[in-house]
Amino acid sequence: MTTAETLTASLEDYLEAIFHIIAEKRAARPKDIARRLKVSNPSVTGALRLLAKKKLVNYAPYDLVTLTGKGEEAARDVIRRHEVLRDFFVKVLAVEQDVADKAACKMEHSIPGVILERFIQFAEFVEVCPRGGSKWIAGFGYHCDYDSAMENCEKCIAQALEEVKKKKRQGGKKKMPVTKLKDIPPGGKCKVNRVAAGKASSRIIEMGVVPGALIEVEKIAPLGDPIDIKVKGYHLSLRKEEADGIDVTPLNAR
Amino acid sequence: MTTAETLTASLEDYLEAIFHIIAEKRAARPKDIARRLKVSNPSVTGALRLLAKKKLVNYAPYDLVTLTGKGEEAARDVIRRHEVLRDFFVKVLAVEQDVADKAACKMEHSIPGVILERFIQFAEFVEVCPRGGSKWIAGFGYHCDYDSAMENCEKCIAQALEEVKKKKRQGGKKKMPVTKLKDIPPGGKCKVNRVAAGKASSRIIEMGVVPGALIEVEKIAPLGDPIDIKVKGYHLSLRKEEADGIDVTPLNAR
DNA sequence: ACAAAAAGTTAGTCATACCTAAAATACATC
DNA sequence: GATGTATTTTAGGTATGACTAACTTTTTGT
Repeated sequence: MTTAETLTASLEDYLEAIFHIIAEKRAARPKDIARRLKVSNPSVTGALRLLAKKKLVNYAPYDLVTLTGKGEEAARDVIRRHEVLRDFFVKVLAVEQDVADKAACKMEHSIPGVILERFIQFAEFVEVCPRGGSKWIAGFGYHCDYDSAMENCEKCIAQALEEVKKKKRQGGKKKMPVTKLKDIPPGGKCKVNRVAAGKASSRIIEMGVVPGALIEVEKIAPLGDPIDIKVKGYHLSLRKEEADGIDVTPLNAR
Repeated sequence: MTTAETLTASLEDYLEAIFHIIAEKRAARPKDIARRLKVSNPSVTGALRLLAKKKLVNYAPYDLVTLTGKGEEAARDVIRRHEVLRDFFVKVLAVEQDVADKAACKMEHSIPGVILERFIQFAEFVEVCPRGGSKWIAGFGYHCDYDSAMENCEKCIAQALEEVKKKKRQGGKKKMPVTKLKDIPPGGKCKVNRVAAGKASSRIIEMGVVPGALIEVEKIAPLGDPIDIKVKGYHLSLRKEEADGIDVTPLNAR
């Protein structure tokens, strides 16, 4: 929410590349950037100077390149747009991974914030809504024939209804115990019920960890200390204390 | 399917603007283009020269601007991308018209063909599938609370099931008469059953008027001669003979 | 018909974003 | 520690795409 500067598509690409190279290796060499973006070496030098002027990278001639705080923030923002688009293409539009990735790469620079948020919300809605869940999304692609496959449609909806009823019965029995975020296994998803005040840093709230939000647990470190999650497209790393204050409802059983 | 040339985003904007201005008035003056795109007059002159070099516009100094055949094709392509995006944002993502339009304007230059087709297919799927119809899309936006609103979800699906069953009963009774395209009222939608060979020009087939395709009737001229339709984002104008050869199933009652 | 206004073009500038060729620097190895 | 190679930068070039200022052509009003 702090960055507002207007970066060109090209500079965003450089930032993104630098971020990824740094994530893989320790620091980025101009050569690596050039190879990744398929541009010549002098082009990289030029871009680095522009980025340095905007205080987004730490750059001195003949030295390794790192991102400044501002630069990392901007890079994460680009990457978030990229990932949100890619995931939407893959999960909702049933596009193949690599095709989706290339498309996201092209479109990530021009998508307005409002639309991005809607992409996220829509993907979540599809995931959560029993009427439009994963089964439904799977049905997209073989558009059932309007009249001949009417029976399929009926079966499809009837089954969805059955599942909701079953889940309701189970829910009534099990009384849904209070679950902590740390109890969600990696890859699992859950919905936030409550975030204990005080324990959560404002950063977490800002990124969208609020009651009602959907969380995907990405990785839990051995001792449960850094818990990596994804919320609204943002990757977050939570300390144990922070995670302990978050009550959730598991969402796996869909 | 004939155009392949790589046009810059800027030149696409110019083509789009020229097309729209010509549609409103008879021909485009550089001044109109400049006002519409909010650029200076010399910028327009420069762009027109580039477009003329690419044989996309007919341009001579101090003369009015018109599009060549190739230019009109390219312009329609840009506009199709724009409209597909906008409609998806409005109809599927529930974004407001003007916001959607602005977003489409930005993104129309970078969307790959594959993704565009998926946007169209997805919007059609949502429209046709009884499980994910207009009622379902309307539900997007107030993501029902996971556990508390379980009852709503159940009701929603049960209602959808009821509607499918009802439609099935009606369908069985009414025996679905053979409907001609010309009998669909403006604004109505239908699905193509059969396209009489010979009568249909290859242009129509190429644009996607094939059995199974969804058609939206846009306008029917007084004597039923030019029938304007939209298929897969393409605007087509059909002659009476062409339209007569197209059997459809109406899709209004959803 | 002709002067004023409007529209359009030319000329020259600037910034981005690429490129190639050549020079400078860093490193790696003997 | 010298030297060769790989990396990086500088220098200089091209194309797009925008701008302002100044000039030319067309249109319009009297």
